[in-house]
This record gives sequence, structure tokens and C-alpha cells, in this order.
Amino acid sequence: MADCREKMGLKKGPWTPDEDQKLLAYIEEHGLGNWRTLPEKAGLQRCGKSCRLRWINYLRPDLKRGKFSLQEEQTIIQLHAFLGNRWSTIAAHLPNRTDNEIKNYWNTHVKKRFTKMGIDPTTHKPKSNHVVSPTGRTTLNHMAQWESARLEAEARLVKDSKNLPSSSSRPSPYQKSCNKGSKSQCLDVVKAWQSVVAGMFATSTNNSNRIIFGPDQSSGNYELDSIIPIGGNVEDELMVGNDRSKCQVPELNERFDNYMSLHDTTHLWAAPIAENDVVEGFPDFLVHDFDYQIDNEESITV
DNA sequence: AATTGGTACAACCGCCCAAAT
DNA sequence: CATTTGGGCGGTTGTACCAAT
Repeated sequence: MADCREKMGLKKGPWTPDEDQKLLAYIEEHGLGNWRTLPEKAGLQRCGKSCRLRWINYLRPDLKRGKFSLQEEQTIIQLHAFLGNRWSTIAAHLPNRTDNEIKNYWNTHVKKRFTKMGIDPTTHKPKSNHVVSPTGRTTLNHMAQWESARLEAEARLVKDSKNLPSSSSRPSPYQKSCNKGSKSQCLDVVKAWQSVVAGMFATSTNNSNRIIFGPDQSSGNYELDSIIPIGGNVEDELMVGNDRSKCQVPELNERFDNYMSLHDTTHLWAAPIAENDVVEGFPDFLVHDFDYQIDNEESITV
């Protein structure tokens, strides 16, 4: 797209209702097309890039605005632990939310909270190796267990992926694809993640504080085959977005590792994790122990 | 009432990549 | 092939708003 700086005299700054109306009217009549030529045709003194951003982040009719739900926040944190600052990819898993909105939410809410809790928001790891839980127990002696769990999960992912059928998912017409060229299908990271961890965190009914590593002891079923749209090769499918160098297994392993560390520092004082329910078992301190009130399941007030 | 500091978020900027030429 | 162009991404900035002083 042509650099906006090339066109002097174009308006910058906040959009007026009139400009919004012009842009909306044009797109409604002509649909999405060439952003470079759109401003002139629509009678706007803006560069195409600015119009595109305004449409994507604000005017798109399928946008869901307002507070993030508890579920959405949990998803953001989980995905960020897994993917890092790949906002567009994270946004692809949050229907009707934009990458910009999620990025802002992260930077203004979650990041701050992590910092406050002594957790590095980039790595999701505690800033100190000697994090002590409110109960006084250190977490270091669990590191070996987590590492064991991680390795087991990796092996299981590779093994299971070889027998998985493929499926597809389609984004809404307005929703951005999770990869630019749409050459590969989106991995439903949340579901895959939950599935893997659900297997790992299956808990004993006799001792709710004791974590059992490995599959559900009764069934051994991880449900991976029913929820991950995998085409056969785990390395292909664990690629999210079109930048393969960033998305292949080694990095995801690292992210996985980071998430394990996060759990390592949190599960000790969190409520027992419900069997096969990772969302419910998401570290409670990241969800509840802050200065917000939870109005209901769908909204939180900061 | 005025000032100050913090917060939230819309918008911009610079860069990258893929497709087209 | 190299170059150009359009689209997209993540990081950063500007500013309106609000609460505390």
C-alpha cells in the first residue's frame, strides 16, 4: 500500500462521524476492494491505509465491542502464553474481536496485572525462580514433574497427530484469516491446547491436590481426533499464520514450556483443577484475585 | 476550581511479505 | 530474475477521559 506520507494534505487523526458514514456507505455499495483507490472514490481525504484500519478496527459490522468476557480473557492469556504477541492469530480465535483491540487489552489490563503479580508478561514465567505460594510452598520441586509432563505431551501430540482426520474451519466473511494467504487452515489452538492439557491435568478423585500426569487413567482418551483440524503432520498443523519460521514446533514447545511454568507457579494455590476442564482450571489467581468484580460469566468490570 | 497523574484506546508508523508486473 | 504494489502485522504514540490532590 502506498505510504500515506507520499500524499500530502491528507487528513490524519480521529475520524469524524461524517467520514465514517462516507466510508461505510461506499463499502456497503461497492464492497471491499482496492484500498488505495477507495478514499478518492468515497470522497475521503484519507489515505487508503487509514481507511482500511478504520474499517477493520471500528466500522466492520460484525465487530463485537465492549468489555471482554471472562472467557475471552482466559483465551487471550492462554493463547498469548502459547503464541506470544501474534495478535492477529490470537484474534482469529476470538470471534468478532480485532487484533488491535486484543493488543490494547493486553497492554492496558493483562500485562499490568502480570507485572503486578511478579510474572513476566512476555514469557509468562515468574520473574523470580523462588516463587513462594501463599501456602509457603515453593514451586521449584515441581519443575521436574512439569518437564516430564511436557515431554509426555509432546510425544503424545506427535503420536496422535499421525492418526487424525482433517477438517476445516471457515472464518466469517469479515473476519481476518489467521494466515495471510489462506494456504493452510487455522489450527484451533485453544481446543488443541485444552485437549492436551486436559489429558495432562486429569486429577485423581481421591486426592484433589494430587496431579496425575498422563491421560485420563480410565479411558486414555485425549479427544484430539475430534477437535483438532489436523491434516496428518503435526509440524504443519502446529504452524499458525503463514510465517513458518515462527510457528513450527520448537517454538511452540517453548511456549508450551512457558505455560507449564505459569501453571507451575499457580496451581499450588489455585482451586483443584476440574477433571478434563482446563478453562475451569485456569489459574484462578489470574482470573479472580484482582480488583475486578465479576458481574457474571459474560462480563467483567475493571 | 485547577492541576496532575494515570488509564484506555483509536490511530499512526515502520516494517515485512506475497503477488503482480 | 528484480522491482513494484497492496495488504497486513506488531509496536508506539496521541489524546480524551477520569480520579485524586
